Amino acid sequence: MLSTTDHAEPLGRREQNKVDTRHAIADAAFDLARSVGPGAITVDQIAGRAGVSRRTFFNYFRSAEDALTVRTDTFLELALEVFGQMPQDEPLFDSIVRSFSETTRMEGLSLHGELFRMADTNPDLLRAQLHAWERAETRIVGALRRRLGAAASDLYLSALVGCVLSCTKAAMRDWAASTPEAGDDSGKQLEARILASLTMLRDGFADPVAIDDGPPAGS
Amino acid sequence: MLSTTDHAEPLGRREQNKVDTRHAIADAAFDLARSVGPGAITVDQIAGRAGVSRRTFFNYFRSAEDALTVRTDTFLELALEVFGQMPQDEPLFDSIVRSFSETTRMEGLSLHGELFRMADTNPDLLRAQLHAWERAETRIVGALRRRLGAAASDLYLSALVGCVLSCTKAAMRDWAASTPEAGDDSGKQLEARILASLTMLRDGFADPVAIDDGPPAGS
DNA sequence: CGGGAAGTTGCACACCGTGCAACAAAGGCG
DNA sequence: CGCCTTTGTTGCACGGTGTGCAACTTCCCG
Repeated sequence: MLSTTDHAEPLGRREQNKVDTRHAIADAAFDLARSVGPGAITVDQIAGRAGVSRRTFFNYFRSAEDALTVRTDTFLELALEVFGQMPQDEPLFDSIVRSFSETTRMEGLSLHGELFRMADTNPDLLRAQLHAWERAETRIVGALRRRLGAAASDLYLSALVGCVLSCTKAAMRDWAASTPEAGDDSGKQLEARILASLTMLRDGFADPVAIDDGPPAGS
Repeated sequence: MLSTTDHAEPLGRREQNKVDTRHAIADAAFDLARSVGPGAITVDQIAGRAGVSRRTFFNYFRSAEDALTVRTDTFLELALEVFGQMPQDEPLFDSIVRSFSETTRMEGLSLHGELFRMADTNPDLLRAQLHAWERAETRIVGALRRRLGAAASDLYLSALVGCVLSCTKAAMRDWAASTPEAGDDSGKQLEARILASLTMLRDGFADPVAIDDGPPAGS
């Protein structure tokens, strides 16, 4: 199981406090959004539950919705990190598919689905999520540029990355919509969808690819 | 030249006033954003310049940034409309490419580039723009569903549309970045970029496609 | 004309986002 | 350890945002 907290760097008191506070705020925001709905939360509530002042909240996040995108950010950050560890001589698409597949094994995946569903009913949260994907796009373009060198044009790179992320997003959307209840193997189901959408992308969308959800339930 | 105002439907006084007011607000917002920067505008300023009350502004738009996405909305709406007029038996990708190509001939295209550049320096505006593309995505998925019937899965459709829009977005970004000054043929340059990115998409990003900017200057 | 439907406006109110200055905690150093 | 610097937290104030509501105006239609 991939963990988001296994960077074994010795943090000073200062750094650690900041990480903890950030975590506390993000958790408080998510809990509140779950209980009263993402549209009804206020910064005061989040700050109160996280045990910090309203002012401190704004030292960490620009808005209540931003505190809810932490999970999305770490997911995408993790995917980028995993991508960086792929062998350079592997075909590009294989690296990409494997990066996201690995990443779907991260902890707390079902909460991501919940977040996706929340965004369906709240414009501001949706915007924050879209922005998170956009930020990731920029970072990934940079990483790809380092891998591919100057051979690839800006247009090629940003179109490619945009498409890859669009496919992943579509996979997550479809997964979130079709698995409202988190099952044991929801990770597998997401993985299958990501594989399917990225395969369609590689084939230029000539044909739809069926989703292989693994062995039927009960076998 | 495509126009956004040639729907020859006889509007009543009520409808016409609303259209005019909406237009006035959008123009006021854009003018202000140009002069003082998109981050420095207030709703009061926009409302004042448009000749309506602050309260009325919020009857039309949810935020100052939303008033700036009208151009993006009409661009995408127009593309969808054009797409609807393509022959049903034409290959899908050809229809898509032609739809956007036609749409680049719309009026006031250079202002779109300006808007893209504004979004680079203003997170809220960027979010509003991303949201506009997202809304269009939903509408286009619906239109495609009607064209393709039940044969296509949800995942196929949303991945495809997401990719097409990502490519278009990448083309506009590249175009906006590379043509800070609006030239006579900036429409041609955008068209070439859209064609290139969508061609790469059709070929599964196997190879970068060069941008054909037309005959070199001076010929 | 007259009355109902639709739209605009001012007002009040809660909430947002930020500069600022006072305060507290952490880290470095002799 | 004591002192000082650096970094982070907090309260406060202030202007801006977004919305429910009720009064008012404009439009439409019989």
